[in-house]
Amino acid sequence: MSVDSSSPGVRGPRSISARRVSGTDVARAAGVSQRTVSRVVTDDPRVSPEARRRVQEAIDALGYRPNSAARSVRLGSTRTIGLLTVGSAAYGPASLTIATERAVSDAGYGFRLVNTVDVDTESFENGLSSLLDQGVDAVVVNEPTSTFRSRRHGLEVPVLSLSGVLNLAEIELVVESDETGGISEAVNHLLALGHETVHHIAGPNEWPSSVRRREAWRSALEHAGRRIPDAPEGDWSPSSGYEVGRTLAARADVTAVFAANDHMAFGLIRALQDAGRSVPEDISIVGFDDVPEAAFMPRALTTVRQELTAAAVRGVELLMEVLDGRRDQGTVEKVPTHLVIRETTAAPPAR
Amino acid sequence: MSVDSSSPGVRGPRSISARRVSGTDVARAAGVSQRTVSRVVTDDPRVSPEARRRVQEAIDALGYRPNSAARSVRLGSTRTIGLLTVGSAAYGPASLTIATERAVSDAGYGFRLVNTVDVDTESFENGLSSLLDQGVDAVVVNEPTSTFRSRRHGLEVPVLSLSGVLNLAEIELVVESDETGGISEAVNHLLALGHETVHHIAGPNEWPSSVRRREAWRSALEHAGRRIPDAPEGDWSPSSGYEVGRTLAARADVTAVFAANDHMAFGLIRALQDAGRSVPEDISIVGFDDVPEAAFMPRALTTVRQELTAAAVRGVELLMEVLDGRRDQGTVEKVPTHLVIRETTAAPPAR
DNA sequence: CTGTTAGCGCCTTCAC
DNA sequence: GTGAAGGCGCTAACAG
Repeated sequence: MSVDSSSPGVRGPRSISARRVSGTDVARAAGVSQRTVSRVVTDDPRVSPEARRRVQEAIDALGYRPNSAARSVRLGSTRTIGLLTVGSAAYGPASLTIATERAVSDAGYGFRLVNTVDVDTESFENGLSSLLDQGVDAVVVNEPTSTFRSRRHGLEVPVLSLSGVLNLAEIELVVESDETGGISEAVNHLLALGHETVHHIAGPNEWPSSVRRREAWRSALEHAGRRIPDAPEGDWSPSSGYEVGRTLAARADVTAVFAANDHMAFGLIRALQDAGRSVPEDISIVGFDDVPEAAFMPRALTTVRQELTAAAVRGVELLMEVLDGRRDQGTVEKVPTHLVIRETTAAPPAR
Repeated sequence: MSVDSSSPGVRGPRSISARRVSGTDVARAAGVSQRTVSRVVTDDPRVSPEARRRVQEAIDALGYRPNSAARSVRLGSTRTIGLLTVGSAAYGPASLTIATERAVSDAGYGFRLVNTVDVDTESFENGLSSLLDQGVDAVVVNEPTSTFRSRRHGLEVPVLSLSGVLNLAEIELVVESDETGGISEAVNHLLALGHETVHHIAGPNEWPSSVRRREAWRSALEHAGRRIPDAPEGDWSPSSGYEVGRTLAARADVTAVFAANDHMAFGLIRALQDAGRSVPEDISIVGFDDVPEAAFMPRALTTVRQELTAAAVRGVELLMEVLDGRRDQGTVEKVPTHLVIRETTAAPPAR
């Protein structure tokens, strides 16, 4: 019942019916034992040059690839790391995913990805469960929820959070952007320009980074003894920035706004323009992220830059130390952020 | 030498020293054979309710997770699909990655990701090799190279390309954006407004989508019998759009430009502004992608919209049919693109 | 330096 | 409806 693999057409799932070539096949072809094939593949030095050569030839001839699942069973480790992140094509999450994958691959591990649909506890737990079912050696987590409740059975693998403390019991490593630094720079920059206070468009409440950014903004204002306005909530999209912006544009007392990300800032700026208010002459705007296009807007966006790639690289580095037993868990590190001043901030209009 | 797992602190890699709970452990706890545990886990109906209950209790109590690597060895399939894509946080690749992951997860498969560093044959082959070493059941490929040379040993798994034909011998499935449709709409729209011809900023030559977009632009102009200008090359970034734009801005004969993606269009628009030329009064601009912020620019960007999510979903659907043996390989499908007219296109200035 | 034996955890025969 | 035996492909221990 097996498909003739030398047939010219491609009928049906050849890869399922045709058994993969195994180490035993290679051994037979090379005239050695299967164990010797294994030694060659794992670069064990205790193999004669002659045997190594014959085995290598057989490997090439047969197109042999070691079965990583079988190796995983034997070794009790899949040498794979899973990332649980939020399913968003926005610049932040996308950069973090890419940087994490590269760091993981560079460390010689495989990389599994699960995107959550929503940012809530259920999505998070489902995604985590899926990753653990797939047998990852460690989990990296980004932005999945701020309302995590502790698990019954504890996690069997180390966890790295790239987005704040998760309260995942003791097994945890945290590397995150220190959003406070850049945001207080931003608020102080605006106050120094003469603004009485700074308004804020927050991200969704469920996102840890929204909460942190709002808190950083609030505390900078408080520290300066300024009035703390209500912070309307967007959903990170330019469209939500536009909607919120229409309301803000109608209020004469608004002279400076800090948006929780650049894309909402873009929507906001457009809403202000449509309402006949100029940026930065009437209203100053600061974003967050420093997306690549921020510097090339008709008014180049003043924004808080974060180094997500650095955070991911450092996080994976720490994770490797934990996996190698060279480090205890429980470390928390912060990667600084800083303000990049461009063209959307200026002194408020004279009253 | 095993770590006491009830100790309060976390010293060293607990997950490595503490053996995971196996089906045999569950069987012992439930007073049944390991085979019965396996039946419960795989939802085999031939288990008595009483046994099922006892096994389920033991599973919950012990926190048992079936070892997926062991299952893969036995079944000869990892039920995992790998995506090989270009390591870019740009909107296009990021959307495609997320959509592919979701479709793959929804189909009950695990998802592995490898980002290539460069868009060239070597990166591509390394990434592909890494994915195959990890034992994926199928490979999805996006944008890795246009200079693919055929493999010696053939691929042992089905391949889905989301970015044009790969010439991977016979084992191939293609679902791609039909960029021609939207781009000829764009060119014709500009010509109908009265522009004599349309200039083009291309993406890097190595990218299949650059080549296709340039060809679509060229052929639309040719079809209309218009002059075909040289097409300078950017790297997809706003910054490269700006650089190319500085040159274009200096040329009085340029009245309409089609940029191969929205981000280069943004850089281009800024360069034109810096040179004192207005969009769309002096020069009309069309982008490609319809990124979320395009509609919210101070001049909302006219652009060609592509449905990447739809392409990924459809591609994975076809791939599942191939994996299930319900479809032969060799299918090519196209997902249409269309022009979205906004505020950056207008009639050329009177001469 | 090399081969033999054993066993990782799972699922598929095949008995009962 | 259930269990015992066997083997997927691999690597660790142990001979030789």
